[in-house]
Formats: sequence, C-alpha cells, structure tokens
Amino acid sequence: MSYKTKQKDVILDIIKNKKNEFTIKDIYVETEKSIGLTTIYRLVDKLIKNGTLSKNIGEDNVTYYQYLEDCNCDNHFYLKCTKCGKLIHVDCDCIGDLYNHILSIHKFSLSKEHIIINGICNICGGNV
Amino acid sequence: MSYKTKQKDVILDIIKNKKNEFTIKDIYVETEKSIGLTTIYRLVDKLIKNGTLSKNIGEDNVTYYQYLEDCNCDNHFYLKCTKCGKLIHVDCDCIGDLYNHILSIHKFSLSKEHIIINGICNICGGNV
DNA sequence: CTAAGTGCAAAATGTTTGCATACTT
DNA sequence: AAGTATGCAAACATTTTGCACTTAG
Repeated sequence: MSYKTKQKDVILDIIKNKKNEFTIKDIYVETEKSIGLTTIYRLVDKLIKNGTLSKNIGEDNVTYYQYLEDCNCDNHFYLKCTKCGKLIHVDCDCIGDLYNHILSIHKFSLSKEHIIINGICNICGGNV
Repeated sequence: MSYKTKQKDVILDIIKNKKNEFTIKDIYVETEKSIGLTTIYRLVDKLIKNGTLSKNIGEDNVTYYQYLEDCNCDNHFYLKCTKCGKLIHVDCDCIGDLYNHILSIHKFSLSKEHIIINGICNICGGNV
C-alpha cells in the first residue's frame, strides 16, 4: 500500500529533527534541492492526514508545519510559543480535567490527540 | 489616522454577521464583487492585527477567517468544531484555572484573549 | 489641502496536476 | 508484472505591489 523510498526516508529524517515550525521550502533547501518540491508537498500532505504534522498559517501568510512527536501518554497536549515558535509537549492531568469538564458542562468533545494552545513561553516572556 | 469609508462599513457588516469560518472570496462574492479584492485583503489584514479576526488554514489549503466577537468577559475562550466550523464562545472559570495552573506549573503564559481549542461539537458528535 | 483608502492590472508566490519515467514489492 | 512514487513543466490559485485616482477629515 505504501512503498519505502529514499526520498521519504530523507524527508522524514529532516522533519523528525525539527523542534520548531518549518516550511516546505526549509525542507527543500535542507535536502539541497535534491528532492522535488512536488514530492515534498505530497509526503507532507500525507503526514498531515495521519497526524504526524500540524499545519498553520502565520500573520506573514506563510504556511508552517510542525512535527508532533509520537508519544504514549494518556493526557497530553502542546503549548506553542507564538513568539519563538517552539512547541512544548506537556503530559499532565490538567488537560484530562479540562476535557471532562468541557464535555460534561459545555457538551463539547475536545480533540484527544492534537490540542495546541498558544501563548508565550517563559524564555520569551522574560523579555517582554 | 483611519478613515471611515463605505467599503469598510460594508465589509465589516458582512464579517460581523458570520458565525462560522469564511474566506476572502466569500466576502467578495457577498458584496457582489462591488468591492475590489485588494481592498478586502487590506482590511482583513488589519482586522487580524487588531484581533477582530483569526486566521487558519484548512486541510484543503484554503485560508479561512473567523470573526471573534467583542466581549467583556474576564475568563473566556473559544471552542471550534473542526467538523462544522462553528466557533463557540465560552465564558467559564475553567480557563482561568487552566491559565493559572499552566503559568505556575508549566511556566507558560497562555494567550489571554484568543484561545481557540479544537474539537467536535455535540451536534456533529451525535453523528459519529 | 493632506492623509488615507480604493481598485485595476501586473507581478510574485505558493500549490496542484498531467504525464512519462523509475522504483518497490 | 502491477502498483506506487518521483520530478519536471505547465496550469492554477492566491496574495501582494505599483500606481493613478478618489474620498474623508
């Protein structure tokens, strides 16, 4: 159903080493343009669909992607610093509590896997 | 510093009546193309910057905008249904609690004004 | 009168598609 | 051999820019 290729390996390797947001172009450049843009677009599309990547658009109107590491925590979510772009993985009951509260009181079912909440990390916050 | 014009009034009026996500084209069509696309882009840009609108990119790679109503609640956040696109405004202490917890334990300062958390609303959830 | 806003056409960008070729299984 | 992946070039869509003109204060 899906073949293993040299290109996929290279792209995946690059992506998995990215802690912060990146663009299609970033990957393209990092492969030294040895892999076609089309191929990158196509793989990234699949990674979005299977939840490996999240996508968002900045104020600069650039599309950024973010690698969401595999983990086997029950309760986890992400904090994204809107200043430096860093994504912080958090494994804490607090999100389970929120999940239950929102489900029972507000009748809304939070996304279990990919909650990303924006804010400012303590490093960036120190400079404000 | 900023002039009141007929075009702005029309666009703002359209936007403020939108409960769900919309595109630039939606507005353009709704004005019966009587207002230039450029003008819409320019106003929408400003509205993003002053927090009236949020922007996000869908899996279809289309840029969607969402009107964030003015309100004077202390504790508020939004739940966005990723199925129907509806944005639900919630005024509840639970977010203040989360804010404090995340600040003190995780050393991260959540965005006070525009927290949007994804999930599935109860109407869409019923059909799953 | 001046600063700000508008809208066209053109340019720049970013993304997708068709197709011939190459690679995996 | 059959199904999948690749990458180029072209098509397409979206967004931005330059500029002459209009309008609001």
